[in-house]
Amino acid sequence: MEVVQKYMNTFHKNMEALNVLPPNIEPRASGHIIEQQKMIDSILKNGFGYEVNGSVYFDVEKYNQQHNYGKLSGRNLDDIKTNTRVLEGQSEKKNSYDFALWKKATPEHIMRWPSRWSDGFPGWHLECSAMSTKYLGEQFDIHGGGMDLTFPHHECEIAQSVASQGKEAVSYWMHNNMITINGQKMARSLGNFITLDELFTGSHEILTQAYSPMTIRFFILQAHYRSTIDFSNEALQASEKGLERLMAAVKTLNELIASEKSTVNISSLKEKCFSALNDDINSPIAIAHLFDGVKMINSIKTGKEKISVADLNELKLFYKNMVFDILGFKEEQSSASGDNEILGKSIELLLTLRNEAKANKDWGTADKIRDELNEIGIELKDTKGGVDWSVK
RNA sequence: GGUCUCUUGGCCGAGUGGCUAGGCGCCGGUCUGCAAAACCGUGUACGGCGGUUCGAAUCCGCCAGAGACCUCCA
Repeated sequence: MEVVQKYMNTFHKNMEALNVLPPNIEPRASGHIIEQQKMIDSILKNGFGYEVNGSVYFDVEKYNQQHNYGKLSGRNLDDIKTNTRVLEGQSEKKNSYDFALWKKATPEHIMRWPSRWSDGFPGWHLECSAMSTKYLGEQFDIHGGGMDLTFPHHECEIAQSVASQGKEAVSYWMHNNMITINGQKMARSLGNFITLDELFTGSHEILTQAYSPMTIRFFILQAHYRSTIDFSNEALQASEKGLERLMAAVKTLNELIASEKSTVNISSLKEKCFSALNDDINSPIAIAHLFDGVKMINSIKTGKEKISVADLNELKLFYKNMVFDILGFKEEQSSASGDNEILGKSIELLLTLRNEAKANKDWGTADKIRDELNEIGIELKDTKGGVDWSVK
């Protein structure tokens, strides 16, 4: 339990850093043994399971006579029959492709619960079916998971639902693809495993720098969830810059001055973004359109394009919705400009001195202030309206 | 070995028959005292070989390369 807790804590911390909303319930399989046993009872009662030596197995052969085992993963039982490897210790099953609903525990097995079959533990496909039924009902809309779980795990879940309640539980299955690093799959055996903590701190030999949680989030959203995503320094750096540009434009929105009429089309932009998201959550396309909007925002700022008051308000609301609420980004820089009064005033003082130097064409002093502020992490940008500064 | 998927310009990454995806980088320009930012311009990209079609990155076949699952644990 202590080990579990350690990883749970790390997981929660990292999810929070990535601004992933916490679930309402995080049920644990070990706390739902009774529900799982009840489901086994239903499956047995309906004739799709059998007991051998204190273990209970799902009768895939029988299930397949009435239903379609393999419909989700695009397999058919004949292929599975001829290709499933024969392993030791499975001899008590009728067929190698039958899966366990309840396993009798060996004497040294730690996790064990009493049941009418034996002291043992539930088969691993069962927990998801039992817990989702308890908390979401017999039928629910979307079941997610990694592509690697499609077969056998999700296939077995379907079979269990049908066998126990006579109908499927899930309307839509959404499977995300896997992660690769420099073109190779991420695996411990290849030694290219990177944890989120290592990404956030840059403490891994193949990383040339640290990447902020929002950079990681942006990077992931820039690829479709069904594609493999390849981690590399070059790609992550590109994401860092891209996100910076997007967030800068969001700030620029608040500085825009409205005109009589618009030369830009806000509703078209909105429509394109939303239809991309409606198309199987095509986040990369939605982000591409957001960048069209970035160009629009910057052009309005430089006076190349105009925007009406109504359109400006709509655009602000739209970017707030898209960037923060839907794509789930958050400000991560310490935005000292507003929050830290002492720092703000100190910088203002330095900027005043620098402006005086500039007025006297004392470029040496002006550049020294700019360069040294840059050294300590404060970036100055001379614009027409004055000097912008930000903490890097 | 079986089933399935993928291969896009310097890098990443969308795109299922005809229309500029987008980001990052490179190069040139505008602006600026300089720099940065911003804006403008700039890419005969679709693994190879054939086929279907008026037309293919997109459909079909073969070949090459990469990956997932096919077993335990979840």
